[in-house]
Amino acid sequence: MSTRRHARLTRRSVLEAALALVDREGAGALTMRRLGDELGVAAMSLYNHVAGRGALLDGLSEVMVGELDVGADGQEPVDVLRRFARGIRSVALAHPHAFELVGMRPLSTRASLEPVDTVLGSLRALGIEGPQAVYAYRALTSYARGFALAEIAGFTLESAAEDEAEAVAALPHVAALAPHLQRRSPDAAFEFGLDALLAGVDFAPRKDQPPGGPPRKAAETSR
Amino acid sequence: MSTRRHARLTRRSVLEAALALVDREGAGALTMRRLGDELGVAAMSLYNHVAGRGALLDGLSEVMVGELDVGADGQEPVDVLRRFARGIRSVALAHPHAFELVGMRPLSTRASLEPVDTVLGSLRALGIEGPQAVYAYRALTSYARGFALAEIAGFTLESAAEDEAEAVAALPHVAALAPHLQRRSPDAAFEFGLDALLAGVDFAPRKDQPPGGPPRKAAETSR
DNA sequence: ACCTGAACACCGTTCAAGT
DNA sequence: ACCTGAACACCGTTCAAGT
Repeated sequence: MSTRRHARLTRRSVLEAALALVDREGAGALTMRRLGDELGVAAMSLYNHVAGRGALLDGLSEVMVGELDVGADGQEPVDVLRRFARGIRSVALAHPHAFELVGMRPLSTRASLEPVDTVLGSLRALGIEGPQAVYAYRALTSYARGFALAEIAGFTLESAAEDEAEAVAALPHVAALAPHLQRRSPDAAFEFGLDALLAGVDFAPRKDQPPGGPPRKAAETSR
Repeated sequence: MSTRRHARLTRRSVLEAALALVDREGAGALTMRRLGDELGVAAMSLYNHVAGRGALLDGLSEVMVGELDVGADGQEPVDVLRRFARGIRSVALAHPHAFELVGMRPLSTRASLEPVDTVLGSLRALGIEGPQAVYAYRALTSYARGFALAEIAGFTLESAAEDEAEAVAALPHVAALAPHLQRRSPDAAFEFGLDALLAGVDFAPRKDQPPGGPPRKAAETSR
């Protein structure tokens, strides 16, 4: 239905068509042949604009990171961190099938590293420096991307299936909390973890101790 | 080389062969045909023991969760939470290619829900009840699985590529922290985030306030 | 009950050929 | 410079046939 005739291809147009296709029909629909069809072109033509399927996925990742809007201007550093984490989840939920495909790829291009720089800057503004700034950044992205991927895949016990009933009944704590496991409140869940992580990072050892009390064992690398 | 003749197939033996194959040759090697070869059998025979490729992946997930050892006996509740999170990462690093494939699948079988029950029990023992116990559980798994997947895929800027040099130089905070971004210290990074998350959850509103000080805004679901 | 060969409708990628 | 058809070496799954 959407095959256009004689389209002038571009790396950009290929990536946009790929994202639209995945959004519309899921990750499984993204094949070189199918994407060619979508653009009114033979699969092999795509190789003039992307090196192969892997590079196509890299490009998809770039496009999605490009939709991230962190915007550090004039905000409290901790709010930048919040916006970053929420932004990752927003992009993921806007393109769930695409995020499934590329959400965990490491970033490497200049444009993709821009938000990373913003976040690292906010952490330094909070007095978190050196390895701990990097650890805090990794913790924040790990949480945000992990949560978004779990949300897309479906949280454990979120949808109460018939065949899970006996298993649930046999497990006391799962059974006791079943209503809460099945209640769909992903926003509240995400904010809970985000608040916890930010509060915890706040207790990490740094130059000026937090006002709340004595430093806790938040960031000792024990084990 | 490893094709055995006339193997007696079992759901179990199929899953074990699948895990071994993925461990040895990567996620891409897991095809029904290739797995059949591995077991000295035609691909179609596998369908007598698993419903299809999807069910095969479900089974792989079960096997991996089965390797989790949380062991709640006689430990401090918070140490159970730590063991759970570290256990997820350990399993992921023991089977990186398989974890890539199934690490984000929701759990549903009785056996897979056992560690979930243990973790929820530990949270309740800490006085964290109701929706917050569920949120804390989700935060912990989101972080642990997200971190492990990012570690497997490769952290951003972890391996300093030539073509990233200009991008790094142009971004002040990335440039300043480049040595720490490139230093490979995943254990310390994981423990940092885990400690932060646990410290933050510790400040979530609950019956008995933590000894350290006044309750912080750790778990208000603002936004 | 379990295994099989042949078949169907697909894949990504290479390459020589066209314009 | 960009697009193409044919070809290669694959996929998952169905189905009728074997034992």
